Amino acid sequence: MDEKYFAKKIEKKWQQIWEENKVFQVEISQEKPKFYALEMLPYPSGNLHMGHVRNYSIGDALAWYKRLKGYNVLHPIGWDSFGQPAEDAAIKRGVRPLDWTENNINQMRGQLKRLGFSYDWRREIFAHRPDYYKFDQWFFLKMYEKGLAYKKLTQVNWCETCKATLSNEQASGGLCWRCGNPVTKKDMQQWFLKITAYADQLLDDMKEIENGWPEKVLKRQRDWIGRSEGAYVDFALKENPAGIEKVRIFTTRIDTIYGANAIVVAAEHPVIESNFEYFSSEVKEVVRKILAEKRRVVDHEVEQEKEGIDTGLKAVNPFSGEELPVWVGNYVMMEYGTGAVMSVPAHDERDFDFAKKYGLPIRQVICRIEESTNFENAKSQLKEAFTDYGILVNSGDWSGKHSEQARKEMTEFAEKKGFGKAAVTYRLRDWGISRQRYWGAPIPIVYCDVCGIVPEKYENLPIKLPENVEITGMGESPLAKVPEFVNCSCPRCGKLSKRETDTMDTFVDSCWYYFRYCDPQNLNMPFDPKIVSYWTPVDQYIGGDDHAVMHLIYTRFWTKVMRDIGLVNFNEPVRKLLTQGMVVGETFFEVIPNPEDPQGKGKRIYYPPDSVKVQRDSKGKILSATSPEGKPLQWAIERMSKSKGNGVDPDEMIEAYGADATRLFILFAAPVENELVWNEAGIEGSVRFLQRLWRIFRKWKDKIAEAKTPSEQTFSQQAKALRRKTHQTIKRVTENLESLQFNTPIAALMELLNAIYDFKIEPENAKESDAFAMREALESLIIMLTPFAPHTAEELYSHLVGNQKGMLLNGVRFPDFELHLAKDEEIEIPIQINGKIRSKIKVSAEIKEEELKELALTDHKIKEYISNKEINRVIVVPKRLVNIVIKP
RNA sequence: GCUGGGGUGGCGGAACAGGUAGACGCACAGGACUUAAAAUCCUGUGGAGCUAUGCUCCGUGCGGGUUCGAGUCCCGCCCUCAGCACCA
Repeated sequence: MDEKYFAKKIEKKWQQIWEENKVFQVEISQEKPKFYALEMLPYPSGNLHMGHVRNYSIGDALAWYKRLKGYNVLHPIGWDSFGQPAEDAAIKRGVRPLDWTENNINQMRGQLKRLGFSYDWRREIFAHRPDYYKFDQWFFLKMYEKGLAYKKLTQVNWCETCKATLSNEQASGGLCWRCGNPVTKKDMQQWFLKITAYADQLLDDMKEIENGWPEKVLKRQRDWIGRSEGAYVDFALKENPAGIEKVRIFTTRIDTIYGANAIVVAAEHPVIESNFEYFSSEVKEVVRKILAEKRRVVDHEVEQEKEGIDTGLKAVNPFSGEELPVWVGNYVMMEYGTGAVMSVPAHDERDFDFAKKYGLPIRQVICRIEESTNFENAKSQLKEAFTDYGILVNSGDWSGKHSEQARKEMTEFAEKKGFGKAAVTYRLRDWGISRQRYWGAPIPIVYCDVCGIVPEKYENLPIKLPENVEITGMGESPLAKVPEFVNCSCPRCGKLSKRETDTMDTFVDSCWYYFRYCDPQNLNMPFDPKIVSYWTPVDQYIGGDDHAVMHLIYTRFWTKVMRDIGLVNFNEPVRKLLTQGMVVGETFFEVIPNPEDPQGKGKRIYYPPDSVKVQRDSKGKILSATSPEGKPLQWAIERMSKSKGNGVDPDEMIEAYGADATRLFILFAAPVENELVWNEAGIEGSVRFLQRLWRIFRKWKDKIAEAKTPSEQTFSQQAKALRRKTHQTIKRVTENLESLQFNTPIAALMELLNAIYDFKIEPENAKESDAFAMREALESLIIMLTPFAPHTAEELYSHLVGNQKGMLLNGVRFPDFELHLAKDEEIEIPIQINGKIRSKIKVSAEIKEEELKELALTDHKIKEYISNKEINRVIVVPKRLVNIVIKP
């Protein structure tokens, strides 16, 4: 055993042993309970960053812990390797997306291996390889068959200069990332998946996972789905040139319908489109302006001024018979509800603003319960919209009813009379999966002049991406420029046809990858349902909370579809979810404003922190920052990323401190759900801890080698105290890990090591019982350290047992604690007078309540306080404290 | 604006179920070892005060409340982070 702790040497050694012994390779086994530990798979951007290290350190700690607890642990990894950055690299540097991606994967796999994560590498999956995306296409066809995949017209970000569609990131700040010109919106036919068909299930099934998922994630998903119950009401349209009979509106507040002063429709509404040519030039002008505004890409930071105009059309309120003007308004969205609303300014903030601006009448029809008996309309000038429920007034026969009851009854009434019905709408939209990009799974659809839209045959999958494609970032989709790809024969009639050139959103790949891990080589199916039924659902999923909504809702949706086609037999794929906080660092940037949207955030140009001159105050707060050229810069604390230049390279950490120390520190530094501001200074403490353990182990190694069982029944006070600390630590670490805390168990291990250092008997003088206590302490500590610093733990353990098989092949189990050994014999009890601590006494842990009270009252310090005072009460909390309440 | 988290030493953070606030680590200071430095080991470290080997007072964002007792529970503020933002 080396005198010193050489991290790199032992890390390399154990990584090799693990690989040779295949200790992390798992198969289905009925002998052990299974545990599926899953971390979100990385995008191969080039290098790991500290956020990855954190994510995978958590997952690896859990996987190790469960293995040591006797579980059959599936712990895989793979690559989310389709996506835009590969194309950006192709444009900027002329590398092929495939080469760029594979190189990055090789680089990052090397980093993962150097960190020593315990993956079953045989199960590694690659989203960009045909054997994987074949089944993206397979799923697409299944969905198409079930009517869950369809095409519709929608808006995309469009750069007129480059003639290209842009992702939201490429259009950030409203400017094109390539040419810097303002981005507009363009209508395009795109493929959608009908996630809205599962809206209710996505909502209802949350009760199956609410115990295992963070409430904040479920809440965000609930908001994202945005279920809202209300009613449709048809307003008959008076004579209009296009001859449209009625306008259907959606409202959650049908009880306020007597307060409607207008119908407001979106500029895209059919009523507007079909009557457009008959409108006055003034109306046309406003409609055009609203439509144009909607095409601009702006930040949503600033609230848009409400605008609109009376179209001159008239509609009739079916409840009151009142004739109302039909307005067009920029605040009504065509995509939600029916694209038309009734404007009730008295009881809706937006309608209130709108009515104020255009001087429309405001009629109150709901009032507070206490006002309802003598409600005087004239006096009640509303200063703001009254949006609460209340009592109906000015509402014909419905006056006097409570909102809640009126909503129900008025909806029923509308239904009976045939001009409305109860309705539920969702904020959730169908999932647009079309991308006008190269680096994604091609959508397996063919356009035939004769047969129309034709799905590919399953036996023709995968539809492979052509490899040599010129990617410029300009013009239409890259695949459209590849004749060998585009030209094909119709799967139905065999005639020359054209292939769909859109590829799929990469969120498709990540919807089902963790099912594929279970059966990664399957050529005919995405996976064998029998195999998957052993491993899934995922027992613990770990990842960043930036995926709280999109990825996690899409994969829940995907699971329900897989259930409906018989691939799985459960509703929810993930039992427990842990969302870790981001690893962040300081960033420095200048801001380029968007001329079209001066109030927006604009575009940020980042400077690497080591190039920036920074002034700080004594506490380290930044006072000012300037670029190398002397330009003043802004600063922030943001997620670490390559593009922002604030990343820390894990390789440098491994080189300087070792993988174990890096992993240990990132778990110790903060609770996993907190944001972690990266600060390198603290990592030294982790190295020191490992070195301290190394040294004391080395000192005791020979002495404890033979002390496997206690030879004596009696232990010295020192040995007893050490054993107590050992068993207390086992208890703490176990409890902490079971509740997914990772910083506190490491602190507990540090305490145990401190206690080992406090053991004042030297090995030469140690009795066998002392050696046993020391062995118990060190052996427990080493095994408990494994989840956090596996290489170091394995190395020390190998010296303890004298073989190089490693813990798992030695059948090592996480230590169990014995409660009677963990119990303190003597405890310190504070004695309070009126809630303030005045003395402390040491007593036996088994002391009787009466005796403790007696000791407290006779304590010499306490006597001074209570002499000549009247004692009102004495509160004795067993094993905690004594509080004596006296008259002051 | 709405919703949800969160404010504890110089810093990251501990604290069972209302019961000794500040575990553990970083940083800092002092000491031992050393020709010296690093490393290591030991000690100290919330603030203020005093008649200083001890004792007193204050202290978990602010103001109130409940309680024998509040970082923890309740009410009202302030700040902060995150998500959503014309969703009818």
